[in-house]
Amino acid sequence: MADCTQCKNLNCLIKIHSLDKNVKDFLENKYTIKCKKSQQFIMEGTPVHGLFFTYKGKIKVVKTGANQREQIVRFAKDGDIIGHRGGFGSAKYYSISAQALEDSILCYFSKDDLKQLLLKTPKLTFDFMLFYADELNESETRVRKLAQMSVKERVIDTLLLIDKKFGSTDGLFNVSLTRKDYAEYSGTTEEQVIRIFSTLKKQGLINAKGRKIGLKNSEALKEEISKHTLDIYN
Amino acid sequence: MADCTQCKNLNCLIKIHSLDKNVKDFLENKYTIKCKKSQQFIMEGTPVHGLFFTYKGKIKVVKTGANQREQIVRFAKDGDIIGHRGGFGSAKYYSISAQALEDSILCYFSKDDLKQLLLKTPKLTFDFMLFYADELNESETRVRKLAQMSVKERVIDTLLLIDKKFGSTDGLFNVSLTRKDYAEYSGTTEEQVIRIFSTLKKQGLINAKGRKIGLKNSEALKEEISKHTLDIYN
DNA sequence: CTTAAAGACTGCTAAATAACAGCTAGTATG
DNA sequence: CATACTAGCTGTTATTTAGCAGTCTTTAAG
Repeated sequence: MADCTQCKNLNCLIKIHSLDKNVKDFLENKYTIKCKKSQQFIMEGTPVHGLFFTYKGKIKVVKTGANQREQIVRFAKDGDIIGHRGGFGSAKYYSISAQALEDSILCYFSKDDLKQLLLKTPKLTFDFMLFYADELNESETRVRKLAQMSVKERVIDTLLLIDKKFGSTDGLFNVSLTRKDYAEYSGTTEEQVIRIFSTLKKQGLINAKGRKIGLKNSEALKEEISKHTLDIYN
Repeated sequence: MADCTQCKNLNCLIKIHSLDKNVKDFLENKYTIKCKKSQQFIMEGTPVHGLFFTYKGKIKVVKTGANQREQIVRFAKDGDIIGHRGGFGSAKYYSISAQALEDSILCYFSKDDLKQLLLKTPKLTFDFMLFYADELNESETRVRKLAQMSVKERVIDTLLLIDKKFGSTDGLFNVSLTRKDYAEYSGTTEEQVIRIFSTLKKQGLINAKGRKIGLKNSEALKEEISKHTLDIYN
């Protein structure tokens, strides 16, 4: 059982407010879910029941069209919220799927409980609002990048994101993704990702042996996409 | 002076809550701004001061990279919010620009006033949160579409969006956009838009004489992009 | 250990898209 | 009225990207 009082996720909105009386009561009814690697715990199109927080683990959030081609819309790690407005609003069905990239532990809250809590805890609701506003901003930046960057630039941008989001150890990302995952985030095909990785490898800009991937010269990589990035945001 | 008691925008979050005591007091300090066609009233990268509501008019919201190529991220009409979390959060600079597509009237609220209001009006904050969560969901759908649809499909999708958002009169959109605008929303070039319009015109699917553009056979257009759309969302 | 399966990789070809250049029509301006 | 400007349009070419087929490699399972 993941206990909020022991939790180290200082970015978790629930954790931040866990001293609040309302939140304390609410946490009595908390569920914890263990999730194996590759397990899908939210399925797009199924009825909404609640919302998840990542206690520990790494998750990919995916949108699928009728064409069955998957698009990774974002990644989540410790403390991150998953399930959009699934938690409270009027949406009847989940608009995304979520799948664990490694064994993970999730905190689950039912939509009714959470809605009650939010309506009587303004500061928490305010922070939720800011969270969604930030996510919206990031998503809109992503819209611009997908529309304007070349495939190579998008792949480089993805590599930099992965490093920033999950970090690296000994020059290798702390997360294991397939070439297809990189493609599904970058909005291209597996083959293109493979080709671009191999070029970047030859240029000495990245490490890439199987799933063991990492940055070797992040400055040079940033330089390659600099015409699409403004300092203001960084 | 745009008066909330007279306002007809039933989707406006402020209007909805305008009977609340806190909101009433807050509205004492409201500003109204008139904005000419083509005028830019938010500039990306400038310091945040507050947030706008569209009282009446049509707006395009744009993101520009260092490359100076513009990407229209969304359109706004009567009742819509513009300025992201500019209203309250920690963001120092606007992350988008906003420009009037026609003469418009805007309601302006300073970030400090609005933050105070939200913190003491939980129901309003809750609705703001839902608004951002919905926008996030739409933006993520857009990410998927930009990544997976062909140029032609994206242009058709844009045409359907414009019809849905601004409506049509006598088979012509109630908004005047250039081919470049369509391109900057669809994530392609002006030339491609022109070519695709002319094909669709020949097929009898749209009307297009200069800026006078409209749908002629929306069912057939929807059919063309159906493999990317799920009924669940509509 | 053996085998199957998934992932990684490469070269080739076809298709989609962007970029360029020039042309036309309408319209605003002095 | 002449001029210049903007938007719309088209054909051609160059570039980018995707798709396919086949091989090699690693990993996982029996």
